[in-house]
Amino acid sequence: MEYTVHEVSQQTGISPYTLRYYDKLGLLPGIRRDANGVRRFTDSDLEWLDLICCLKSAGMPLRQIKTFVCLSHEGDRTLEQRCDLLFAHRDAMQQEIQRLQRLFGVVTGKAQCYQEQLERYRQHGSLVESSGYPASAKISREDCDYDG
Amino acid sequence: MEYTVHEVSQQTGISPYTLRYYDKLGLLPGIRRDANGVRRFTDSDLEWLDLICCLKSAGMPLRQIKTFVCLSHEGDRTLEQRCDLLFAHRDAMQQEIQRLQRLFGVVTGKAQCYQEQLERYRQHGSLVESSGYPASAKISREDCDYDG
DNA sequence: CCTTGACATAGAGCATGCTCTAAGGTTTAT
DNA sequence: ATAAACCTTAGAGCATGCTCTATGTCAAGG
Repeated sequence: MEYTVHEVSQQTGISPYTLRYYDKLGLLPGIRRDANGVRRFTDSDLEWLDLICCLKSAGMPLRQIKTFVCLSHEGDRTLEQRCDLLFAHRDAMQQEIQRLQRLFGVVTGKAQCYQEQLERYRQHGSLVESSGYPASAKISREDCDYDG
Repeated sequence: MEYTVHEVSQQTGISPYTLRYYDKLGLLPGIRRDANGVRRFTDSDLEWLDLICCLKSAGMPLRQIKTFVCLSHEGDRTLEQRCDLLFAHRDAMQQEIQRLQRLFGVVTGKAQCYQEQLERYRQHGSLVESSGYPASAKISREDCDYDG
């Protein structure tokens, strides 16, 4: 089976604009064109697209995805590089997940502080302390290396 | 104590450009200016900045941070809205963390497939199967709702 | 007095990832 | 044959979040 950009768009939910954009960037490896220059996606192309979406959704920049795709086109001798690339991104993801988990704790803490203030406010009609400002939702400095 | 943009920059690692940009966007609540119009950050301003960085690092867009800051400026009666905003973002973070964890599994699976191929390649000098392409690193469709 | 240096602003530029418009070609139906 | 309905491309535009440049003001030091 072969598909046009619009058919692929309907199957994948990716806009035709985006599909052409990916093709222009070189993310889509050698899509066949018919006599009129119209793209004809194969099932294999769809599998590539699937990998691309997976990596993109996993936070890999398009440029790096392109690197991966280009390496793949060079054949088996680039297997190691591609493998390294995937594992490196996997590690980056782990770091990012841990960073977000840390921040999740921080934000939760701040939210709870605000909630406690809100409850005091509701009970007393106004806050005993003078503000709902950051200081009162403060957390220790050590928890604040937000981008670590 | 009061600080200039450059002093704040050195303390926080945020560039003076960015600090002025945040101020221009209205993220920094009423920084004092001296007679010459020079910004004088107070410790309280630094606490606000800290909260802003926390939220930004937690993935909140600047626009939403601005909303939060503006609400704070309206006083105690916006406590509930601010509380809701924080908890909503907390929930969004949880979704995002779960999404990344799912994808972490997917990427790990793909990486391992490539590694196995690489090992076969090293043992045999070439691959028995014809490609290192996505199909061979394929995973079931159900795992592929990348942005869910 | 005048240069140096730190501050200010407005606005341009850049990177990423789309999203759309304009202009044009081909096929199909009336 | 002419309009509709597709496709194509190049390139402009948009959103986010900076980053920098150009231009100017002001205060202190030689």
